Amino acid sequence: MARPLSDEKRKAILDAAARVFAERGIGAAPTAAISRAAGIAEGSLFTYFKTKDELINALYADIKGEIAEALLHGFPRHEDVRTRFQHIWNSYVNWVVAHRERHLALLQVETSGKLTAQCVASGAEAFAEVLRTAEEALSGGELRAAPLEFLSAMLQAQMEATIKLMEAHPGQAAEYRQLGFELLWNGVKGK
Amino acid sequence: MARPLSDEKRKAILDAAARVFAERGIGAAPTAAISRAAGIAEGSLFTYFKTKDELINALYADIKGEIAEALLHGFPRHEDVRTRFQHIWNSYVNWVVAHRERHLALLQVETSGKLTAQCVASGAEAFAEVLRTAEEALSGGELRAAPLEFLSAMLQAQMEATIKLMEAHPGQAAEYRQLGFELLWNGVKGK
Amino acid sequence: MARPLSDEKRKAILDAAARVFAERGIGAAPTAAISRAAGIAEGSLFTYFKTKDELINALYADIKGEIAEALLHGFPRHEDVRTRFQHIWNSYVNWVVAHRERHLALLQVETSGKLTAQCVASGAEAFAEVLRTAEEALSGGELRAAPLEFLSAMLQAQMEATIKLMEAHPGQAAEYRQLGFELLWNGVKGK
Amino acid sequence: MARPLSDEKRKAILDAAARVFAERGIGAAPTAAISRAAGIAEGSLFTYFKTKDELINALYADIKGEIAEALLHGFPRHEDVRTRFQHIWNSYVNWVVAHRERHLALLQVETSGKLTAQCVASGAEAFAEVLRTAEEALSGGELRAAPLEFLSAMLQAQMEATIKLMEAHPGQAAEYRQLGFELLWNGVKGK
DNA sequence: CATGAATGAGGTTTCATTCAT
DNA sequence: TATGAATGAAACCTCATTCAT
Repeated sequence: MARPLSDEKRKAILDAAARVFAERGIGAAPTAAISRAAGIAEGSLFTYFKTKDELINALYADIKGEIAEALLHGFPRHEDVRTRFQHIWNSYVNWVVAHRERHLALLQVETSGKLTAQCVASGAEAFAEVLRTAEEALSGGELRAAPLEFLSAMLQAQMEATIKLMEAHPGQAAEYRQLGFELLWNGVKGK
Repeated sequence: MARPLSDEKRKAILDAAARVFAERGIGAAPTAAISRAAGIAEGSLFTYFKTKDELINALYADIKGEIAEALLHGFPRHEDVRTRFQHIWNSYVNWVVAHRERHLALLQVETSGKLTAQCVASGAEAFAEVLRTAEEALSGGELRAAPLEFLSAMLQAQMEATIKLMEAHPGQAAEYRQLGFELLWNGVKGK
Repeated sequence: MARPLSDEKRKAILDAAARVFAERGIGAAPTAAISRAAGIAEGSLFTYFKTKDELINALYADIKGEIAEALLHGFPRHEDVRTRFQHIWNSYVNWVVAHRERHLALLQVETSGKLTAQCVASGAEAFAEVLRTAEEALSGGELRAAPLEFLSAMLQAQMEATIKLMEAHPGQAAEYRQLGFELLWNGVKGK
Repeated sequence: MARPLSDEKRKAILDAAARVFAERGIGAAPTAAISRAAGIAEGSLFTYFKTKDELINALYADIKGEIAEALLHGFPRHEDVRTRFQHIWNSYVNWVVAHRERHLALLQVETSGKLTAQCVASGAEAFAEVLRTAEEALSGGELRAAPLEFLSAMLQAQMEATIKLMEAHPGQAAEYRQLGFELLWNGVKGK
């Protein structure tokens, strides 16, 4: 069966891409730099990803999946809504802080204009469970009446803004994280 | 004679750049396409902007300035805080809806990694007055105690999220605009 | 054990090469496409032919040999010169019509600039017998006095031209085949 | 008007291409080699020809045109058919002998598979006049009854074959040239 | 021996920028 | 100053060939 396509190498490329995209921006990231960072030959990148665009899409899926996993890990399915929101908030923010580069890469990828509609769609699927549990909360009246999609967008936006400030002022990071959550919660809580 | 002949031509280039960046993304926008869109020769672009990067920075300043102007126009300096916030919210959202392309271009420019720290700084200055009047409100206790920078970031984030949804569902645009504001206001209002 | 396992596989590669060369031209025919068409692995091609060039040369030999065989089959060794010429003419033309792809491949191979002098030489040898019988005719005065090589080149040229027209106008194919021969014969017949 | 597209440079590229194609074959002729041979920068080639394929087509047109010109120069419009045929024959053969490289390039270009149908068509137009005068001869019964296209193809084929031999045996070149013509004429003359 | 992943040298083309006109 | 041809450094990707499995 010859050498099988190594999953390890695939991951190495994805990781290298994240690093290089984060550092230099997608537009200024030659595939050659990625292969070098991944420790493989220039051409080998293309046996794993037919195209730079395909690599970009794959990276998006990879990171999105990782985040979804982080959010779901230890998700307090049976606690009250605020606790669940707080879990999501903390998990996401912590993940970003711990994976600054991957987060930056994700932002780059999302604005690259190279993402397939299909890829975005299946990236969203990963968050399905989160959304579903939020949905229940919504119908229970614990959240303000608003389209789910809307709340989720808000959540995301608030988190990103909070993170940006945490990064700008690492001293008050913990404080900002909590404050950001309070502001969000005040905004969306029901009744 | 620092500035070359025609301010009009300079503006034409900036506008063209915004259009092209919005459509194709900065990374895929050749300066040649911009000059063509501006109706000038390829080389002429470089008598107005020494560099593509310089053009990007200038465009950032241009758009930021335009937005600041929009926000300040008719700013209800003497009304209560909520009214002032609502004014900012509406002005911004309306501006974006009316200048979709420029807004897209701004997002592109902001994630391009080409912005000078200095350019960003003086872009922020344009919003100084807005911030200043907000500051007063803050000290008056009408807003939740939180760093000004933080509130401003939240505001921005909520607006962007709201806009994204408005664009995705043009039918409910007006409804979303107000809902977004309510959520924000609930979150940040004092007392 | 000079030749590897399967002669059958060798032939499969040659056939595949002919097909691919004919379709896409040698310059645009990756060895990978050939192996795929032959139903073998990419690398296996190189256990049968050390080099793409070697494959090209081998294909030349293969096709030339096949043609020689076709010409010799049922060669009317003892008939008069015109009959012998007509046999060659018909055999060749018929072969081409029946093996359009191989013929195209041969043309490609011949203009590729990759053929070894030696390979061309031994390709010509295959036609030795044909030439030899022609030679006798020549010395008998039934053909115009002209170098054998010359007559043979003429013959080849006329056949190719005739074939091209037959392919362009399949309706008159039979007619053109005979007409072509008449023109040739008028030109070269002795007396 | 800036520097105008120099016709001289365009011709230099075309000539360089002919040389390089002749020497190495189209498939093995990097555009970089052509620009170098033309004494221009790598990129400049593409301001004159958007594409390598476009260059190939342009070269075809160029050479075909040159040949047509050579054939038409001093064309004995009012002499008998044999004289006219002889003129074509001599003009063509002489042109090839004097422009061996361009001739080789033409053969390469013709088998490259890159020629546009349209380009071939307008290449043929250049020979229209030649064909037309032949046509008259044909209707006058001085030529064997055969489709014009056919005779023209024969002519071409015979010339090419003759040339190949002249090049292989430069000593007998003149002799072969005449002999070739005689064989052709015997074949096609009327009555 | 068969496989197909790995390699890396090139190939064509794009594009920011310069410079002759 | 305006023009657009000229430049040449990359960029992305292909492909003949090698080599681990």
